Amino acid sequence: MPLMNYSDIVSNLPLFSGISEEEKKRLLKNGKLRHIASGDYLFHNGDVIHHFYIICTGSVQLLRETPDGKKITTDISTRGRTIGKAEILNTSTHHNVSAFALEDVTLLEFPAKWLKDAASNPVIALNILTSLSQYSHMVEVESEQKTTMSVSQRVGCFLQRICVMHGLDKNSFVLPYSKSLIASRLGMEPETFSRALTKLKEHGISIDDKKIVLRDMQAIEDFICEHCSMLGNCSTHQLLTAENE
Amino acid sequence: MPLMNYSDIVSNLPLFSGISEEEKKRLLKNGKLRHIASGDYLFHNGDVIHHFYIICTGSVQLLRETPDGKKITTDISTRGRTIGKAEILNTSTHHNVSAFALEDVTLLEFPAKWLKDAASNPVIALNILTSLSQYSHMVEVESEQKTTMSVSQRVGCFLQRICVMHGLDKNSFVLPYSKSLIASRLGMEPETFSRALTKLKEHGISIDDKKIVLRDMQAIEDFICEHCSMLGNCSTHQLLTAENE
DNA sequence: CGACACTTTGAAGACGATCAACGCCGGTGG
DNA sequence: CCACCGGCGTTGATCGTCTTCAAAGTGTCG
Repeated sequence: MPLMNYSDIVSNLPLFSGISEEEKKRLLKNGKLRHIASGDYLFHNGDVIHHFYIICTGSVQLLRETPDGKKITTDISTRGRTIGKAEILNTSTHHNVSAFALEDVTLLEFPAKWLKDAASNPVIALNILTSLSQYSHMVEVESEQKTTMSVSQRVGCFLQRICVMHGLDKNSFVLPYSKSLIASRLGMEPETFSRALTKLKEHGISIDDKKIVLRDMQAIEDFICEHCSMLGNCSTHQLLTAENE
Repeated sequence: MPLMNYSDIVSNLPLFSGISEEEKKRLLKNGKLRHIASGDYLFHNGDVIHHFYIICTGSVQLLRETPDGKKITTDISTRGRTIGKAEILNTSTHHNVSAFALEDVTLLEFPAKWLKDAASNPVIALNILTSLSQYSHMVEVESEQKTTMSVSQRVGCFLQRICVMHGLDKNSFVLPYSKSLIASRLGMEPETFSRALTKLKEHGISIDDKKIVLRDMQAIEDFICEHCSMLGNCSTHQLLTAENE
């Protein structure tokens, strides 16, 4: 993944794809650049919603906490992705997740109402609709996988997606997050995740610490898609939709 | 729930809320009224997407099938809801679910591209964004519940939502769908659903065949929200968002 | 009446969570 | 430099929950 400077990032935001440079500039005038240190929260579940964010660098964990203190990772957002879109359009007044900086993060911050204004531009509205419906579909599929697939299958599926979404080399890449975080993101315990990785070694995936090799794609497909309801096969499908982002 | 005739239904569609009668008429000119007999499919997973639909009467089951023939219910859509929105905005060319008529169904059918045109009206775009982000949030919460809550808790939660979303009386209402269907919608086996209902009798819910009484709301809350990560409490939260629809 | 779908109940089995222990590493402080 | 600590990851053993399989009851419809 090539490093990008600020202007590269801004001019490649999916949110602004297809709109003129002037319009982009006009919209960006309302944005402020902000930095969040690794380990800090951008906002907490329950806070009043003031802003809409676009991530320029770093990754942000979206999470909720249960009354007994267990952290549920809803999503991990990275460069180019937005934060708060759904909550604002929802007409929620309060955040329903917390946002936590996994690394040092820089982001563009806009007043919440800016988003609805921006959505009155039909091109931007379509951009938002596209990304929202893609996200929605992803959540739907993952939810379905929780009931149809084994933990190992879901982990295998997720590894493939990480590989494609982050533009990594399937012949050798390093997990971009800690194993505990990935486990949490997939809704399972770290122990379970660890055991799942072990099992995947018998199905075309090599694992050495954080280094992954998707060695035998056919074997992986065969293992993962045993119960998959997406026609063709689920991981390829998800890879494709991921590439459309 | 009062019976409504066709023009009542059309003039109360959430999709068209806030737009003028003339505009509504103009948009509806491209729609055709269609009937689907109970037990027929509107379309199948994998079919090319031709249309966008708005349900006028009846309910439609959205589902996928796994290679071993098991049916996964993605959603159950009823009057006023749309079908195919996300898939079209996704820029998918093929349906990724099947749509099955649970009863005799009447719906408005529009060419798929009509939706993107309609979305160029900022008011309609916002309406779609709102409903899509609400749906997305619901799926997210349910997905989280699959990992944090027991089957009985999820069933209790769902019963409350059925009650509110269908405008039923919590002191006595009848399940609007078969138990097997609800089980499938919740991603569990009919046997498990049946046992969950039995367990709920100890927690403020009375069940007699298909007749439900939400007898002791406080006991229900206490039981369901033990591990809920939505501040306040999850079912109330969901009730409120449901009422905003 | 018989076929069939739906539901319930029981018993067995599989799977993931939980609890506990240990190894490993990076950082801190003596 | 070494000792200590805390976070992370792995492994083993046990437990609880949901699925699966089997059987039987109920209802509807031909």
